[in-house]
Amino acid sequence: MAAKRSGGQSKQSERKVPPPSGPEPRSDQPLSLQRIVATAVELLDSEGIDGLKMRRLADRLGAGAMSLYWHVGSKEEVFDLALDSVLAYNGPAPIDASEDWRGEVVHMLKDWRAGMLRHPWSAALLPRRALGPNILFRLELLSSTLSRAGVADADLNVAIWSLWNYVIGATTTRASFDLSDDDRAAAQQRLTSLSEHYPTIERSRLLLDNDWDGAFSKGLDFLLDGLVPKQ
Amino acid sequence: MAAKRSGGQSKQSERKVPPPSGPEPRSDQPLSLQRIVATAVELLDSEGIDGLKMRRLADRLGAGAMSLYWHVGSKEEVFDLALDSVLAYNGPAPIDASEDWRGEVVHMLKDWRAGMLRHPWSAALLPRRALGPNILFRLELLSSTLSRAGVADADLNVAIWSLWNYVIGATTTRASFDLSDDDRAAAQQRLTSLSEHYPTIERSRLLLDNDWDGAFSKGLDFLLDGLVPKQ
DNA sequence: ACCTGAACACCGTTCAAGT
DNA sequence: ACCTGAACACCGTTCAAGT
Repeated sequence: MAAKRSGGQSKQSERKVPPPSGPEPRSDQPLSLQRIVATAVELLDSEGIDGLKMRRLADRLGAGAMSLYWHVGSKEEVFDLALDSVLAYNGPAPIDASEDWRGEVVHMLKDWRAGMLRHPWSAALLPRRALGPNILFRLELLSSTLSRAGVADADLNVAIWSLWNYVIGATTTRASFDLSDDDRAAAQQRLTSLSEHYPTIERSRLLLDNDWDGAFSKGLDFLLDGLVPKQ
Repeated sequence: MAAKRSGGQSKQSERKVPPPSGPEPRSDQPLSLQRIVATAVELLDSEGIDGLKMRRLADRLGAGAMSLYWHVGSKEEVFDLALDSVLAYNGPAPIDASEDWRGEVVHMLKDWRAGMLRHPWSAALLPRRALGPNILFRLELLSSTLSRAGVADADLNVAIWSLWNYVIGATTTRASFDLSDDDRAAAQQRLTSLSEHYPTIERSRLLLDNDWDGAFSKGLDFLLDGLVPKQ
């Protein structure tokens, strides 16, 4: 009878975003795309990608189960909209005059990764869907900054894809390791017990080092070293 | 009775497995984990990740719908086993004496990527699951090769993760672009129509260049340049 | 030991119908 | 224009039961 797993929300919902400035979310508020998407993000944050069910989403909105289908074509569309809404870039656009292109690139990529880690379901979704305007804006910003840094047009494509790949790979991996503490502990234990077969992995402490942020930064530095050699 | 969408198999099933000939499942061969996993891979290859249903899998095996549950605990376990079975490394182990560490690394990573692209559902699955023995073996091989190349133990962790991230990101992205020609064409059209807002992306031909293999190689070269600077 | 059908508790979505 | 409940066609899994 009581809510099944309503306790799970405590982690991330510290945010006090009551949509832009509107009144409090009440159950008799009319439905709208905005409210649907915002609530979908909340639900995804607290219940994970498999936790988004149309019926549950409608429930949270205080609406009848099928009301959503007037505003939205399908569940897939909800995913697309939720994903895009989470990728908005609010940081400062790089200044054309700035000489610190590298600092700007690092900042943009860290911000991108941090945003996705705040919504751990988003990273795995991103490479599977058409690119929305928010992520395209981020790619455009990245491209123009790299271009100013001296990357030739002919290399720009490869440079962008390399950074994209690195960020997507790092973030999906990190997010999934984050999901289940139990699974992770079990995996580590299992690995340690097998580690005689994997001596080099053991030596490098591959799965034992928890400094994900540091590893991301260092790897990114190496990649940028390769993409735009220091001279 | 008749197969629903058996036409979808034409792409990848060049393999000469005799079973898939008649609409009605063949023999009264006994069920086994091996057969279940092999058939699951077939099904995933032809129908995609959402196409794997326990009932359909049992059907293809000529078994009653619920028989699988004696061999397997859950659908999740089928995913884990199918994924691991696809990641086996058959290539030559690197020779300790070889000086061409870089060629070996490139070969191992290309082989890894190619294997996953042969089973387009696998890349997205990999970062979400515990690491199985086959992928651990690949990581161990990679680690020891990099170690011989002169990467310090303190940097090995970052180096492996960077390469992991790059391969995972590149492969999930490429595999998803491969899935639906229609979606892709639509996305490109949409992008072109919006391209006035994204001049640098347009200039770099970011989404128009189809040379995925070349882009993967070049980006990997840049990354390796950064990880192990030429001297 | 191995396999099975019936049954349960779901889900996304269609549809005719309400206001 | 906006919302709704009933209903359909699924799906993973449990279970008591068969051989």
